[in-house]
Amino acid sequence: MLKEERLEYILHELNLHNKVLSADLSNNMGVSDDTVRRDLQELSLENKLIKVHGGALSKSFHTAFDREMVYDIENKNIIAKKAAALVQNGMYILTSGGTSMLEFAKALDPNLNATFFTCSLNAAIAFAHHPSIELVMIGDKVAKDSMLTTGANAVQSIESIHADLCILGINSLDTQFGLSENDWEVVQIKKAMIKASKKTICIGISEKLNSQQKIKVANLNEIDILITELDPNDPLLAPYKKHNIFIY
Amino acid sequence: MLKEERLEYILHELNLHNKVLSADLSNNMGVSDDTVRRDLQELSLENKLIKVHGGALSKSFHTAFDREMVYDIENKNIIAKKAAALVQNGMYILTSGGTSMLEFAKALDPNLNATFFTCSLNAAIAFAHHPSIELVMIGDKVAKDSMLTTGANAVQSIESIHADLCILGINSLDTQFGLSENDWEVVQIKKAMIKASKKTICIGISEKLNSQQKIKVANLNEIDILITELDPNDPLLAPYKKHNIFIY
DNA sequence: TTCGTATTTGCGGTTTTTTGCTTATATTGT
DNA sequence: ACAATATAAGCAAAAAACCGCAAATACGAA
Repeated sequence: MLKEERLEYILHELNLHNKVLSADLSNNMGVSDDTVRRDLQELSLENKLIKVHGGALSKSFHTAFDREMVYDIENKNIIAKKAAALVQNGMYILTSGGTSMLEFAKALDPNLNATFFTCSLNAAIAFAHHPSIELVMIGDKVAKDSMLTTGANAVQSIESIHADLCILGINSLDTQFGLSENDWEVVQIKKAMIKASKKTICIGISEKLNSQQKIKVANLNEIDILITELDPNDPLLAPYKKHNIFIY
Repeated sequence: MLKEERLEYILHELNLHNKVLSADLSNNMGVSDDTVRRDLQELSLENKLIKVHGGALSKSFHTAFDREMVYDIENKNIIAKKAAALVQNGMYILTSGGTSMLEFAKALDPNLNATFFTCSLNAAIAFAHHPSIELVMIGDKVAKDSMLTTGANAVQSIESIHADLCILGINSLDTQFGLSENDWEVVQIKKAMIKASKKTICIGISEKLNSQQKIKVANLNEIDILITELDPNDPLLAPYKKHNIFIY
């Protein structure tokens, strides 16, 4: 195997799996680990990957998003892990966007086999890094501020799906008003997603609780599960429990 | 064995196996290593293959995994500016993905009013940063390695558009084979885009010229304009000019 | 044909690249 | 802290590339 071939192979593996182990590489390519290490070093100097102890990581995966500061990232991480635990093999899942969703994508079990649908460009890119899930991007006009595809076409596409789960990032949740948003188009999308799914999960940091925005997306009784960074027994969540929402 | 015969043989082997070893060549052709090396050097200068330590790699193989160098960015910038100059207000434009396309998005006139359609998640995000253009994301299953939405739904969506322009990043372009790709799904998308547009523009660095991949996207006569980083009068581009492609 | 010129080819010697090995050092998980 | 594993640096051998030169070959014109 020629050197350039090896370099291509490494990058290819990296694109596919987002990480490579030096040991695997030296086995699969039939060269010593010294050679592999030197290959990785070279690619690392060219900024093509991130070298770590034991192998290398895909660059895009790490620099694309988590470099930009995510507000309250620790809490969003807690939420993401909780939500990821609810996803099971074979599920069809509709998701919205938002930074919580990006963390959620990273928190998914690498061996998960499920099909995700999303309207969010950012979420799509995050999901696309997962090695085994299926990903469907719902198309339509892109709303630039939210980076979401919105419009009649998107709504129609969503209506044609029967999903097991719908995971929504929340902007505002309130015991009276339910789930609300400020953007008409986004509301249409989320409404459609809820309607198309058996269960609806809302995820978001507790800061967004007990606040309202201009347009209603759904009543509380349309929401099945609520995930925040808080302990399920936190008093802040009690009112939602009373509305038959499962707190996780 | 005549020199021309050798060159032919080398390219033939390269098409078959995507790589050749200098040692094999000198054995099989019964000439010295030096001669083989000089042959490879010549073909390399003509952009027909990529010379590496120990032999050579076929161009398509190399571009398949899109390993790009730093200096390519400057060239892509030149290309992007040329392409951006061709876009006019009010146009409807279909675009593929690729790094050239990302530069193109950045190079657009900030005051431009046009409507862009794309299947590429990365391109979509790049276009979304533009202040005034309309952007439509074409939905379907996401092919993870290319970050492109592909499938019947996407093709159908494209077919319902009558665009003014179709701007495609090239992977391989050849005077004989025309435009070619290695991924079946991507080919379907590009074909649909060409069909749906009045004019087709191909953009890409000159490195991708004179190389072939497994599946044909379009004949040369379906391409209207070719943009590379080279001067339009560069001899490398002359063969394409002869096929009635406008070089910009 | 024959000569002169230009190109092509092979060879010897030298330099560079690549690779695996060894040893010393660093990192990781328990 | 310790054992296991990964990394880094130096070294040597092998392979490949490079350079200059001379012989061989091709080609065109007299």
